[in-house]
Order: sequence, then structure tokens, then C-alpha cells
Amino acid sequence: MVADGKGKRAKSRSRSRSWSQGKCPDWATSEKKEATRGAPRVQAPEDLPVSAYKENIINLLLENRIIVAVGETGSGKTTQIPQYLLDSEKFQALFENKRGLRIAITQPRRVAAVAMARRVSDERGTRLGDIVGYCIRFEDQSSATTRLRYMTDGCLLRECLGDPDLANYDVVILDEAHERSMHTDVLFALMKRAVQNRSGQLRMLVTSATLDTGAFSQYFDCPVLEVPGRSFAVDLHYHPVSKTQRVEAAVNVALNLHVREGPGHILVFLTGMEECEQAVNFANAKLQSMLDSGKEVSDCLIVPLYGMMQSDDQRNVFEEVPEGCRKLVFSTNIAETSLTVAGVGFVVDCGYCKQKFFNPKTGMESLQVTEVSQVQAKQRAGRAGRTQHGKCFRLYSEETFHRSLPKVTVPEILRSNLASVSLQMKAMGIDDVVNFDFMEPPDRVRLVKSLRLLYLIGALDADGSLTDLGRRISQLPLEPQYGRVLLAAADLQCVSEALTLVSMLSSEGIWYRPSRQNAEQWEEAQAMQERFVHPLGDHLTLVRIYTMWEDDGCSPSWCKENFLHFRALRQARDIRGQLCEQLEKVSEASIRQAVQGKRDRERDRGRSRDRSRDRDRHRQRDHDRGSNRTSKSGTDAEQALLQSLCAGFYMQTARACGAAGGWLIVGENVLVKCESSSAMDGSPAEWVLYTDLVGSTVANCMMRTVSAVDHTWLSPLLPKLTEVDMKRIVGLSKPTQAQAQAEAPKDAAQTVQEREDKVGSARERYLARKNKLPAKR
DNA sequence: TTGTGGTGT
Repeated sequence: MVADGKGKRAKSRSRSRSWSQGKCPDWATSEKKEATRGAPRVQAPEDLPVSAYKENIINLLLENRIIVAVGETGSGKTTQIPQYLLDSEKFQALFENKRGLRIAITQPRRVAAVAMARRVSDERGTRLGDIVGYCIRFEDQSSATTRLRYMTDGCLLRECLGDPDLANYDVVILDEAHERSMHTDVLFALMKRAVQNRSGQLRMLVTSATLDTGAFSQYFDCPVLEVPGRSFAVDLHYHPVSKTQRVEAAVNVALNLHVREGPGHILVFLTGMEECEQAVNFANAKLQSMLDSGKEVSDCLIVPLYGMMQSDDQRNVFEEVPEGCRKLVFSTNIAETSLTVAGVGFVVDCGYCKQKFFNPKTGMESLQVTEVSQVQAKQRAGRAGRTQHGKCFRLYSEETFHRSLPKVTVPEILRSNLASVSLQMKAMGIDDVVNFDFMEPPDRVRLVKSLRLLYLIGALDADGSLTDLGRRISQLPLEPQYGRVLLAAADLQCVSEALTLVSMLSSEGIWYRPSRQNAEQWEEAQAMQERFVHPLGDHLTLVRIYTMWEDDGCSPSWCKENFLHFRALRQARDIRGQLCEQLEKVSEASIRQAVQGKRDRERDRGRSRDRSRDRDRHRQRDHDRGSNRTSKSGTDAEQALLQSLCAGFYMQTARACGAAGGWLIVGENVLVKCESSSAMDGSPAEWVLYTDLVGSTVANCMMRTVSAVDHTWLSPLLPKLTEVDMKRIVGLSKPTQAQAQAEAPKDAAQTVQEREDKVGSARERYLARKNKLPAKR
């Protein structure tokens, strides 16, 4: 298999060399730091469809500042077009700067950026990081000599922060634009502006796989070039089944294919982990009963594939199978674009997938099973035609495909929390976020709510202008609320703990939750995970897990024993390191010193604990839990951490509502509970803070990642919730004189007192009103 | 009764 294997055939030629580490496919290399190597020259295939369009592309980009190129998978556009431009003298002559042409090529995924850079670097016979390089988070394999820079769209977006006109580049290629990742969508708008500002000295190429280019060419007002793709035909078959039977139906169709069809692996698309596991069980049972009844069935390896799988289990999916053995893979949409199973000849598409939606009104996130889009269905079908003439079985009717399925997937930017997008735009000097020229503008409510949130955390002032605090938060690669927490922690002397917490929260999926199909393992995991629970909540639990893992030497085996994802913890460690560096730059305090001092103390503590652990590991752990370190009120550092958390999340708190046994969300009359896996589930805590609210409806939602907080931390902050003047933040009204006066510059020490005063005066006003009201009646 | 699609700085 290959990572997002564009140019599959091209790649196979260099397979023996690129994959010299044995069976280490590209998708696994994100886990391994690739050493720069001088690679021998690899010939680019001469018969790539795109090569016929070489002159055409160069000329079009000479004449137009922006062009859109449409090419199906395998056309070679990602690897060849940048080289055509780089090697063209007449194209180079277009640019006034004499430093040599620099081209950025964005990808939505890290693995793809690395794989493409490596491939092109091989083709040119240069060392990776020399002429051809890549830049992804945590890894910059590029240098001053780099001309072709493959990078994730997120990396380019971050570069835009410091340099909105991208003066470092002459050409920017936004690849895989049809996927409409949030970063790419924001880049569309920023690039359009930058191209304008650079008056002809910045060219842009947008490449997309779908033929639905009307929106692109209209938005950019540019020509569209079509490059034919090169993959095999895929026959479509329609087998409508009811939504509730899709798992069983998928298994039946797949096994029918296995019994009747010739060579080619089978890839089945389902919606989630539970469905995949269930399907594997079904399929195994059915296959067994076929064998038991004396039927002759050839060998078949049945495996699930989803993101939350342990890495080594995921690797099993890509192992070679013996001759004559067929692979039957039950996968989520991870196999749609992110991972490519080699040798697939048959696809079964259930017609559904899970999509995340963010509701700006409630701040709720939901993961909903929705119909796939037509584009997605085509992408799934295409997975059968990469190496052979394929077949795709859709578990819905042809009419459903045309009449019911939406043409394209709802772009991420229309489904997401826009706080960080808005903050970044403000930091780039784009003041009117609400009326910004997006290709597909997000809902106004969504944008306004994001500004409100930024105001609440102090990143914007009452007029919607970026504050100094906001500028600092924008420089941290985090959700703004997390950034606010870090900066608060720097002031409250708990920056080390906060770095750990924020890193753990940014790294998704710490917990390894076995399928409920496997009751025994499920219970074991539950029991193991319960031992980490901190009485003050899930946030301190996360910090504790990370600390224990680090004390143990960051080993994968420790994770396995404790049913935690090593991948996630390692990612948290990487993020922590990066954040530590960047926080140092934006914070007045010396972060490194604080963290180092903390680390020294921890090491001393760790040493004494190591000695005890040698005597009795478990007794020591129990002792820790019972000791002062985790007493009801927590240590000073733990208290400070929870207080810092309030700075970013005070608008996401709730007060105990005795009668119902739940909590009432501040500012809203919504009763919520904790998720059952939370440390706070069933807790009598008066005030709780949550970092996520999940569910499908307001009536049916739950807090996830919850901690107990002290009301004295919240009371200075909460009044701000009712002070928001949305019109002013959006820029629709000027401040009144009274408001302007109230906002005269003040020093930090004064602020807290003032807030206290405001609470007091608000109370007075309230009492005054209350006294007046009966008289009026 | 109760569960977590996939990306990315």
C-alpha cells in the first residue's frame, strides 16, 4: 500500500529503494523520522497524462495569475507540474526577483506532503531538503536552497500569519482542492488577496479531482484546464437495502463477491469502529458456517480498518497475503483518502459516513451518520480501479444516488468552530471577518459567534480589534481557548502542568476503548483506566496520565498495559515540546526556566518514587492517590491549573442543579450531565467546567472532559458574558461615550478589582429594578 | 443504555 498513493504506478518503480527498511510502507513513516538521504536519480514516467499538457500549463500560467487544473488520480499533476515550472526558462523570466523560483505545493495530509517531496526529490536525483523539500508540523526538511516545497495546508496557513502576501514564494499550488479542507478553504481567500497584492509576481494553481469546477473558476475568475486521469474503469452495481441493515447487507455482498469473483481484494466502507468490528464478526461467522456446511471457499483474511485502531493492528491490514488468499477489509472513510489498500478490485459502499458538525448557537459538537456525497461515492468507487478493472456495489439505488445524495460534501469550514480562523484573520489585519470574501462564506451566526468567543477570552476588544493578548494567542498553534489557558498559566505559575494538559487535549484519542463486542477486554480496559481518575476531574486525570507515562520513560509497553494509545501520548509529547518553544516567544515570563525548574522537582520526586516502586509498585500508586497530592482540594499547582483553565473556558461552566442531579450551563437554561466515562459523573461538585459539549440535540447533550472548579475563580469572569455588545464587536456601531470611558486604559492589577466592582454594581442595579417592579404593577 | 469519521498548525 502507499500513502495517498497518487501516481501509484510511478511510485512502484522506486518501491524497492524507497521502502528499503523492509516492510515499512509510507503511511508508517509519520512515526519514523526519515533521514535525509542522497537518492539516485529515478526516471519520471514519460507517459503520464499530464506531460502532454506541459507547454499548455506553462503558457496558461504565464498569461493568468490564477488557473485551475482538473485531473483525476494518477495524472501526475502533483509531481510533474511543479517541475515543469521550475525547469521553464520563459516562466522563470516572468519574475523580477533573482533569487530563483520558489514554489509551495500544499497537501491536506502530512504523509502526502512527505511522499510527494520524496518522490520528486528522487526524480531529480537530489537530496531531500535540498532543491526539493517538505515542511510539516514537527518536521521541516527544507533549506534556503529549496525551490519546491511540499507542505501541509496548515503549515502554509501559519506562514501567512507572519507574511500574508507570501513574499517567500513565486508560485503557490493548492493541491486536492476538491477535498475542501478548512485550511485550504481559508487559503483560497488569502491567496486570492495575496495574488492581487503582488501584482503579477505571485501565481497560483489550484488543482482538483472533480469536474465540478464552476465554483472554482467563478470565484477565482480564471481559466480551467482539464487533464485526463489514468485509472481503470469501475462497473457500478446498485443493491438498495434499508439503513438499519447495512452492516449485515455489506457482509453478505462482500462474501458473495468473495465466493464468485476472481482476484482482487474487497474494501467495504462502513461508518465507524463499532460497525467495522461487528462486520468482521459477522463475516467470520458466516464464512465458518459456509465451511461447516461443506462449501468450498477459498482463503480470506478478514480485517477492520479505522483510525482509532492500535498502530500495529492497523499495520496488519497492509501485510501481504499468500497467493490465492483474498483480503476483506471493513473500513471507515479512512480508506477513502488517507490510507490506500493496494490491490483492491471490489468496493462495497454502504452510502453513509460520520461527519462532525459544530453548532455555534450551543457550542455543541455532534458526530452524525449522514449520507455520503456523490463526490465521496465516486471516490470510494475509484478505490476499486487503481490496479485493475474494478467493481463497486452501492447499497442504495441509482435513483438515490442522483436524487438524494448531495453533489459535494459540506465543506469543513461550514461545519466547524471558526474561532481560530477568525483570530488568524484578525492577526493578519483582516478586520471585517464577517464580510470576508470566502469562496463559500460560512453562516453569519457562525462567524459572529466566533468573534464573541474571542472577545470573551480577551483576544478582541469590545470593538472587535485584536488585543495584545489576542496577538499572542494567535501565534500559538492551538484553539484560541487553549492558548488563553496557557497564557493564564504562565501568570499563575503552573505553566508546565498547563502545557501538559493542553497538549493532551490537543492530541485526540488517548483512551484505547476496545469494542464492546469483546466484553472481557472492554471491562479490563475500563478497570485499568479507572485507576487514573483524579477526584477533581478529567483535566487533572489527563495531566496525571502524561506524567506517569513520562516517569515510566515514555514507553509503548506502558501504554499497552494501561489501555492507552501510545500514538496519542507521543503526539502529546511532540505538541508539548513545540508549544513550550512558542510560548517562550510570546509570553513575558521565561517558560523554559519555569518548565525546567518544575522538571527538576519532578525528577527528584520521581527518583524517590522509583525507589518505592521497586519495593512495591502498586502500593506506591495507591499511596499517591490517597496522599495529599490528590486530596479533595488538590495541590497548589493543580488548583492553579484549574484556575487557568477558567480563563479560557469560563463560558463553558455549569452549576449544580440539585433536584435533577445535573448541572445548569451558565447563561443558558440547559440542564446537562457528564458523560458516564467522566471523573465528574455523579459528583456533587457545585461548579464544573467542560472543554467539550457533545450530543445531537440540546435536550440530549453531555459534557465531556469535565473538572470541578471554584466559584471564586469564575465570579470575576462571568459578568463579561452579559456585557457583550455584538454590534460593536462586528463593527456595526461605535461605542457610546460611557462605554468609551469605561474602557480607558487600565493596569492589570486594577482589572480584577474592577470586575468585582462591576458584579457589585450589577447586583445593585438588579436590586433597584426588583424594588421598582412591584410598584409598576 | 452508552460511546469516538477523517484531517491539521
